[in-house]
Amino acid sequence: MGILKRIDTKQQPATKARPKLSLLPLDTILMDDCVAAMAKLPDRSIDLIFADPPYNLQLGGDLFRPEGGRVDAVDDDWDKFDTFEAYDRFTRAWLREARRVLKDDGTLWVIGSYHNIFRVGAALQDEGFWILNDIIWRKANPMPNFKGTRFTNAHETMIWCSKSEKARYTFNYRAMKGLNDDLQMRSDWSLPICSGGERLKDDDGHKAHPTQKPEALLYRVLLASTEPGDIVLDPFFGTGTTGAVARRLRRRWIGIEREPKYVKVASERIASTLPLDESAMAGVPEKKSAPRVAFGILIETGLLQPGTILTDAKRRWKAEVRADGTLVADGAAGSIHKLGATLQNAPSCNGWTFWHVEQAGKLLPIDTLRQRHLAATGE
Amino acid sequence: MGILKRIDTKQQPATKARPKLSLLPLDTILMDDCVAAMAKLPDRSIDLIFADPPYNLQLGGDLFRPEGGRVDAVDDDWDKFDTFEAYDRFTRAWLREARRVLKDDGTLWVIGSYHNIFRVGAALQDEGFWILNDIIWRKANPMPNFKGTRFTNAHETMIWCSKSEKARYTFNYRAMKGLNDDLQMRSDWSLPICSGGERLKDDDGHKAHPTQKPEALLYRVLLASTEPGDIVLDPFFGTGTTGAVARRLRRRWIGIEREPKYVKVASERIASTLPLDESAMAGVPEKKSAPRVAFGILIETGLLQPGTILTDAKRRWKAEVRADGTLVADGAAGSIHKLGATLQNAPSCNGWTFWHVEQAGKLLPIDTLRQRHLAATGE
DNA sequence: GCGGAACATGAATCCGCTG
DNA sequence: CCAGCGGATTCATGTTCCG
Repeated sequence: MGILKRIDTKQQPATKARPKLSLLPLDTILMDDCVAAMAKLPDRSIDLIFADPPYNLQLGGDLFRPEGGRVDAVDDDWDKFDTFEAYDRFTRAWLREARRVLKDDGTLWVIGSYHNIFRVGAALQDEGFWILNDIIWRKANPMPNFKGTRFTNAHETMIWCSKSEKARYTFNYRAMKGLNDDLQMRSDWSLPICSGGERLKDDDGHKAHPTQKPEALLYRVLLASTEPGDIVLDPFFGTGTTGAVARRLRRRWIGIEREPKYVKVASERIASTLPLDESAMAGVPEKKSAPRVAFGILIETGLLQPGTILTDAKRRWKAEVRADGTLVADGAAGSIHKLGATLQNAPSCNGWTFWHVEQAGKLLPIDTLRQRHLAATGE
Repeated sequence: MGILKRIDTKQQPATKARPKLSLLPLDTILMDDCVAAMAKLPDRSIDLIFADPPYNLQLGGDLFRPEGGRVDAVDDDWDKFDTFEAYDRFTRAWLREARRVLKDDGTLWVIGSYHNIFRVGAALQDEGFWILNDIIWRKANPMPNFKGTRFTNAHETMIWCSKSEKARYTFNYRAMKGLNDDLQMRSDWSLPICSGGERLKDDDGHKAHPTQKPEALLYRVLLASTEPGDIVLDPFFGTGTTGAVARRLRRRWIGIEREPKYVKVASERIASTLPLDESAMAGVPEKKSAPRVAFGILIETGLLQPGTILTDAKRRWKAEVRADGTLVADGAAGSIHKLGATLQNAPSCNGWTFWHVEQAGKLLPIDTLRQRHLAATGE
């Protein structure tokens, strides 16, 4: 069978929690096809698998931004499959090996988009995995839909599953609650995409990998579903985000990656990542900002009816609410902010405080309705 | 085959937008199995389908049992496999009928949770549907996970798809943007669950249906992907949320529901729902429906003189207007769009917003002149 | 050095009609 | 079916550059 190529990175001190197999190529990148590499690992030896497989995006020609720039799309060969059937075969092959090497109480995470995640989800159910949650990564700053043809594709989906319904998997409930201001962690996570200094660049200054995931995502995944010292396998290692976060959180890791250039980037990255101090392992609190409420919600939820007349505080202007959440007055129309600015001939306007609605004989700023919505939904 | 039982509710005034078939049982609930009822509808007759199929996979309801179920006791794995297979058969059966009755440019929405949505998504791709978006309904106030064993299941997933990649589906981009404070509507929608007065109760005061969807959800779905007068089919009608919102937004609807008690609740509910006033229905016009104005008209009508010099906003390029409505600059010539693209070395250019004319010492985009022309001709 | 404008960019199934 | 062409279309961040 030949010897696996290994890239060794600095060994980290293990925090003991579960018995480990000494045969595993720990804290190492295996440069190989993921199915072939997994086939060489022993049965039931891995605590957690995080998989970021190709999405099979099926993109067409070039896409241009309104200002003329060209979108740098994922056009790599590794994302191309001839048919759904071919993609399904690939998926089942790596899922089977993943299932074999996973401990009976271990869990598997897979991330994907609508292009592939439904196929992956159905396949893993067919292979006997038991879905625990589907988690939505809500991107704080996604790429817009430049042509206005669909809803902005602003999220990705992760599936978290165990090997069976009865498995006693790891879920660090308290740690998750602590990360979320002492509220239960929900199935939707709002996190920024990977950019700025975290985004790895190659020698030319271009992004080293087209789909690098943010460390914050892996941080939450590993903190939720592993203990220190657990063994984490990533069969589509890429730039090694999983390995870097595992090392930082004092988990052991194994990465599998076929492309030599990604292996190089990942091993350098992980070597320069330091494990957290034991004292800091308690977790880092995250700041939470108030959710933005669009005016349209008030109409959709019935707090305000289409056709209602709004006025400013001194009743100098009035406007009618339409079904799509815009206002119309004297032929002018627009959002609550834009119309307020237009009527006052001002550069901008806070529509929430400018516009009022008459209720019980009194003029209420529509911001009051927003507060009511927030209160009703407990946010 | 017998005659379909129909429950007629009050007819709503139709706002004409697309040609309709008089044979369809419009604004009616068909009390029948959804596949059997759809089988009686003509091909390509429906503009939009909203489907909220059952997903009680592990409850082993009769619905999903394969014909002539096993006699021998089976172990859990086999039973689960059978259940998934049976669920897939059921899914493909209703998806095929849905596909047949849908117009070629119509679209389908399906809502589900992690129990069933991956199977449904894979099945609809297999049947040839083309996914446009997956939409996350982020529940503002979900039920907590009482045992603390998983993440709070705080969302449901909707898949929006067309019949083919090339279909010219309806997407009211402007209306969606209007609902969202003039920002593109994203694929994650934060809306409260259906509760309080909206939640229908039976005579005992218990909730009439276990999975009643909020009207706000359907409001956004219908506003996004249908026009007034369009025909909306809901093959799993339940308490008729789809019908109630369709009536309110002046869409036509057909509901299919097997359970007599739900049919009763839904028909009463819809009868007491009133359509919105026409004036509130007039939303932001979609730009693409505005009449086209050729640049040459501005010259013919005297709004612009041949020989006038146009520049871009930063005065980097200039061009001269010729009598035939073309521009010329540095030997290059062409339409306002083509010349703009040529000069910038860009793949395309909107000449209306790129070119400016100096009037009263200020640079005005020539689009302003087009607006002036449209206003003068009363369009 | 600082503030603001300008520029760059992210897993994207991204136009529609006419001839 | 394809080519041509009119003209519609972007949000949140982070970095660079200029005054």
